[in-house]
Order: sequence, then C-alpha cells, then structure tokens
Amino acid sequence: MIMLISYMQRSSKLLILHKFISSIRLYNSFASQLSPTFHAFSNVDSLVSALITAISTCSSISYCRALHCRVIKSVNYNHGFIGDQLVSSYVELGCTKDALELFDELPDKDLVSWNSLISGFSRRADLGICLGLLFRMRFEMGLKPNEVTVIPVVSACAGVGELDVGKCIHGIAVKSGMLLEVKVVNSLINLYGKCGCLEAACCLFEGMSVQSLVSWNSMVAVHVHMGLAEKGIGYFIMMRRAGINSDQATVVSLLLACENLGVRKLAEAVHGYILNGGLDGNLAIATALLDLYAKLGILSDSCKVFGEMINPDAVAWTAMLSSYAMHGRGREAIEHFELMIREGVLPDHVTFTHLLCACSHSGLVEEGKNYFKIMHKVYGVELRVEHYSCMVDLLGRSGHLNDAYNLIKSMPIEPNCGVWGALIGACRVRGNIELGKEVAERLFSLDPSDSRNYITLSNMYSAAGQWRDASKVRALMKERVLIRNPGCSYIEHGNKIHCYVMGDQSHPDTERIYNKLEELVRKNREVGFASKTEYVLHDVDEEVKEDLINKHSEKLAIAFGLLATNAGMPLIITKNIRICGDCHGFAKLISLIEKRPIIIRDTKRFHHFTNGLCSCGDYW
DNA sequence: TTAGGGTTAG
Repeated sequence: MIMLISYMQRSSKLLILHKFISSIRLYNSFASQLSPTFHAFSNVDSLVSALITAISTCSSISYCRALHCRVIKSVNYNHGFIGDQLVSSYVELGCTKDALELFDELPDKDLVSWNSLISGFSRRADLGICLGLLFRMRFEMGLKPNEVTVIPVVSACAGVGELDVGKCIHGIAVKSGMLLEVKVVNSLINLYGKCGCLEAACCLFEGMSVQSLVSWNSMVAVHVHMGLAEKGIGYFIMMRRAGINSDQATVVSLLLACENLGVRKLAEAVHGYILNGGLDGNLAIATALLDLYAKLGILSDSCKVFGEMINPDAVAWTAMLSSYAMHGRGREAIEHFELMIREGVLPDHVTFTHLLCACSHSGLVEEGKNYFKIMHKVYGVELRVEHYSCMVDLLGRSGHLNDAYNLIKSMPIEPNCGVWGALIGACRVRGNIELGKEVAERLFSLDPSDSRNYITLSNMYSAAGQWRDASKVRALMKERVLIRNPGCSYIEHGNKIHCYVMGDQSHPDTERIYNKLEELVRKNREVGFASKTEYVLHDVDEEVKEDLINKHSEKLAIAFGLLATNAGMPLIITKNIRICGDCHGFAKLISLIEKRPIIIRDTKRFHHFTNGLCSCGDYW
C-alpha cells in the first residue's frame, strides 16, 4: 500500500484528479454541428441507442463534443450508460481533462463506470491516473475492485515497467481470489515478463490449470521482448504441439523473433506461413513484416508489402517512413511523408522522430529544421525529448555544433542521455574535443555505467593522437568495472550465421578467407586506395596499424561472402557497432572491383555499396 | 489478458 501511495505522490498528473469541477461546461456552441438525423427520433430509447453508437465510433473531438451537447439537451447521463460512453470516447480521443471533468459530474457511478475509465487510462499507459482512480473508487466510494479493474492496472504497470506497483496489485488479486481467472494470470505473466522476471512469468504459466491462446502468446511475446527469440519460438512450437492454433498476435511475435535473430531464411519461412494462413491482409502482421524486411536489409520487399496494404494506418505509414530513413533514403522519406499527409493519415510523434532522423541521415538540414518548426504548429504533435535528440544530431553532424548546443540550452524539457549522446556523437564526427569533453562529463554524471560514453571520449582522444588522455579514460572505465563489447560482423550463409571479430581465425575456412582478403587489399591498392590508418585507435607503428585495419571484422565478412556466394549476388552484413571509415572506403571499392552490391547494417542504419558508391553519400 | 512503427553514442 505504501508503495502505491508513494507512486501516486510521484505522479504530478494526479493533481487533475482532485480538481472538482462543479459547473456544467458550455457545450451549446457545438449544438449547430449536430447531424440533423438525431432530430428524427420520437422515442428516447432509440435516440439514446443511436447516440451511443455515434459516440462510440466518433473519431473527432469536435464531433464528440457536439454529441455531448445533444446528450445534455435531450437525455439523462444515466440513460443507457450514455455518460460512461462519452467519458470513454473522450479518453480514446486523448481529451483526458474533459473525460475526468465529465466523470466527476456523472450522478450515479457504478463499478462499470470506474472500470471503463481505468481501462481507458491503462490503454494510454497512464499508471498514475489509473492508481488515483483505483484509490478513489475504493476509499471514497467504497467499491471493491474486481478482475476487470485489476487487469488494466496490471497492464499499465507492464507498460511503464513498474514492477513493484504491479507486485502490490498481484497481492490484491491473490487476496481477492482472482488468480482463478485466466485473464488476470495472463496480465501478470505479461507484467513479470516485460519487467525481466521471466522465472516468475514461467512459474505463473506452469501453475495455470488451463492455458489459453493468450497465455501462450504472452509467453512467446515476453521471451521475444527480452531478446530470447529462440525460447520464444520454442514456446510457439510447444503451443502447436499442445494443439493450440495461433492467431495474429502469435505471428507478430514470430516476426519480431526473426528480427531479433536477423535470419532471412526464417523470415521467409514465417512469410510463407502467413500466406498459407491467409493472414497477409492483417494490418498489424503486414506492418511487422514490412519492418522486418527493412531491418534485414531488403528495402524492396518492404515497399512491396506496403504497396499491397489496403488502407494503411499511421503505424504502417510510419514503419515505411522509418524503413526509408534507415536505408539513407532521405528524399523518398520526405516524399512518403507528404503523400501520407495528402492521403489524410495523421502523423504522430513516432512519425516525426523518423522524419527528422531521415533528414539527419541524409544531411537535409533545412528540411529537418522546417519539419521541427511546424510539427506542433501545423500537426499538433508535442515536441518530445527524442525529437530534440534528432535535431541535435542533424545540426551537430552537419557541422553546426554551436546551434546544436544552444538548442539543448533552450529546451523546455530536461535533456536526457539521448540528447547529450547525440551531441557527443557529433563532437566525435567533427573532432571537437573541448566540447566533447564537457558533454562526456555530463554523460558520466547522468549515467556512470554506460560504457559507450567512455569509449566515445577515449576514441576522440585517440583520433587526435592524445594517447595519454585516451588511456586515462580507459583506466577510469576499468576502475568502474565497465566492459567493452568487441566489434563483430555477421553474415548469413547456408542456414548459419557466421560471426567475425577483428583478426578472427576461428572459421574452418580461415586460410582461404585470409588469402581472399589479401587479394582484395592488393586490388584496392592497385587502384590507389591507401588504408586510412587514422581509424586505428591504438598507439602503434604505422605498419602494425595497417595490419590491424586490414583484419577488421567487416573485411573478413566481405571476403567470406565473396568466396561463399555466386558472382553478382549481393552481400548483406550486420555490424554490432558503427562501420569504420577505412572499411567504408574499402567496401565502396570492392563493390566496384568485384561487381557486387554490398549492404552493411551497423547498429541502426544501412549502407548500400554499389559500383564504388555508398547510399549514404559519405554523410554519416 | 497477448501482438505492428521509436531517434541519438561503442
């Protein structure tokens, strides 16, 4: 209980809850907007029924207000629970203040009224309001929560990762004997799974007398969500063996598992499963598939899936926009966004995150600035911290470091690690050590455990030849027991993922790979390519530097790919960190000399190398 | 009750 109260005190949004609104709002100004069809009803019951249908399906705030006005004029809020329906629609449309004000005005609220409002705020992942309502319902009204109350509250806890609060609700559920209800257990499986307590999730699952399709789906989903794709697929197999038929939620989780594993063969198999089951018309599945193909490097397939969609929604449009952004197609991303607007689909905050990111990746500074300026004014989308991160990246990487810094200083919200991270990244690209050092200090205090901050600063010093400063940062890392993950490159071939680290000799074909690599290095030299040894961030002789750089993991993966696949076949390689500048130049030339398209994905984006050029236009 | 789009740094 103390835990719940402390959470409520932390949530400032609860202030809204305690505001008592006594006067009825003046909705009369909206009366004129009412559809004349409502005047035709002589019987009140039929009018209420028509109004309820209209309210539950209305998609605009102004129309909802107009309907509300009609309700005030003609009927009682309790008639057919029309008041509850209005409250639910206000929440769905994002008018949370209107919803809470109207809710307080409703004369006879029962358990269903409270539950439907809690459920609405749960869908908005607003745990603070959910808990506030739960308390008011329990202690002001004396109503005892039932399963329908508990499930959305648990779901909201899972949504925001509030495990401790979720555990309290779990306790309430146990005391009230709600654990016999399958849906309650399912919501708890989801809570524990999402919060990383897979053991607790499994324990609940095993303890169920009957597991429903949703219970199985939850087990697949939570494992995939935690990065354990193989285990998630394992649950899918067990589910099929238990004779449970999958549905769209299962398939979406399977697609996410494919993304997690990065295996194209598996993705194609799941795509076949989707086509066989006639599930390709499902929008959520098609969106997940589109996104998966983009993340596997096959943008043309993403475009194909998007082209076949009927009435794509904002999520589908955004997934396609993000795919263009990820592949460095800034201009196409902008065209796609403009088309989305012309088609009448409203963009949201995620759409703008990708749009700004697309501008940033392609160096479209003026376009990005313009979208940032109008996103709230024209489209009503609130500026979030991630939008600032994108803008800092856009300004900083294009060389306007001071503008980027000034933007951070002018932020009306607290800049987080993401924003400062974008700035330090730009400092590294632009070689501004002074500012980089200052930003690194901020990052060290904001999150001392993130090894990336130390590595970036150390690499900046190394690139400038300040070896002593670089080693000081490394020593600090060691002192704080922070580990650096080695850079590695992956390439899929023959139902296997082949992984290489720098200087790797573990592959059975090592000798052939190194011979091929030597040949490639020689060919590159013959056409005048000199190794960019400044990318070797170790204080060693020039000769050793050249030897080290020629054994980078992406070069080994390229050599293996050329040996293992037929002439002309594209090579798709994934890296766990950013591609190095020398390897970028190397891949460009190899794509020309060997006549091979090479696609390299680093942590987030793709570089498409064809005929000696890269899709990023060397802007990255 | 489960499921689709999330930027920025190694």
